[in-house]
Amino acid sequence: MGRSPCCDDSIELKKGPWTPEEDEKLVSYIQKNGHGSWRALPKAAGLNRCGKSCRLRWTNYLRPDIRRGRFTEEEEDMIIKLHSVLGNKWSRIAAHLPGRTDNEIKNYWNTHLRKKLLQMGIDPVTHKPRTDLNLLANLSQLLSTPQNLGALMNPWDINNALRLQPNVADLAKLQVLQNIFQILNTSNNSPSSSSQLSLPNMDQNMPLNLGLLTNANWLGNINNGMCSSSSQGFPQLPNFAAPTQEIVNKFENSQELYASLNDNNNNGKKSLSSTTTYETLDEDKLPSLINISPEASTVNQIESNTNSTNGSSGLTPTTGDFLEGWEKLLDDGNSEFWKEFIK
DNA sequence: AAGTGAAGCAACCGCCGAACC
DNA sequence: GGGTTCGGCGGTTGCTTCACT
Repeated sequence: MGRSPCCDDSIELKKGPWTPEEDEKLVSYIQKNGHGSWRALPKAAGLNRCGKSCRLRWTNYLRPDIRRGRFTEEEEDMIIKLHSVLGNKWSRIAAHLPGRTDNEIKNYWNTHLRKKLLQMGIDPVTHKPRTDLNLLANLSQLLSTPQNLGALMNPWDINNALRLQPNVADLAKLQVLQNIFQILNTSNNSPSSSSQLSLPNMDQNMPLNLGLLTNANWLGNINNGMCSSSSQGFPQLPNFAAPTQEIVNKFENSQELYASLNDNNNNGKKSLSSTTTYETLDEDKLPSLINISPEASTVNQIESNTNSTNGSSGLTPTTGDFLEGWEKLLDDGNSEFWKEFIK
């Protein structure tokens, strides 16, 4: 002996969109009597609907505490963070967002946030940088313009930094590329090979664009022509001019700046990496990508750092000679190299 | 202006654990 | 203890609107 069925199949119940009249009946009934048993509600309220349908309509659209309208950036951040921890547990995520329903959050995730993360090069399921072929294809587009590469390579130029902000995910793409180089290097040759294409090892806690700068060997290798040929068949990279004193100074300043950024992060600044899920990223050697969130703190911190010092500390960003080598690289038509590499 | 495909979203479907008899 | 239903959840569908050609 169990309970009687929720909805009597012998009676044809209405489906589809709710009319204003139906909404009014449902609201007025619940306001007077409470919803009680959802199974019994439709009949009592004079609705030719399944109890399940009534419950859904009430909880998702008619409840007085429902909050409609666009999601704020704070809400977006919260959803992304919670999703990284909870996965598709929409009801649990909704519990942290007063007035928002699981259905609304689920829809918003599927139509907006998922795409947003994908565009950022982040897998919306794992919340880690993507490594699929589509991503690599996009990378060729990223690297096809000198401006993009210049922005990636010169974090000191505040104009570049601001322009870069919407493309933070591109950093993820470049790091994927860097990881590929690492894999190729470690699987193909010994460390002593002088013909090896040497790319910098990334400090795990260091934002990628800083990481690129902190490996003086890489600059040295480029300067020494080590990247111009390879016994493993790596494509040619052009030679660069020797690093100037200005570049060396910028490199040294970068370490100071990085230290200050670390201090800020350690003081509980807002960051996606604060979730427990991201704590495991240490093992993946890709933590810094998540650190640089779209709303992001890193660029803002660079900006505030710059403003506060007003250039007196030597951190004032400039569009200096540092870019010239890279821009020359691409201006000379060498962007084709990157396209070929991706192929 | 009409046709077409993409995007957005409300609602339904089916499953599962808890509750009930 | 076992069969059945309820309530809730996540996945999916299909209608509507929007954007583009």
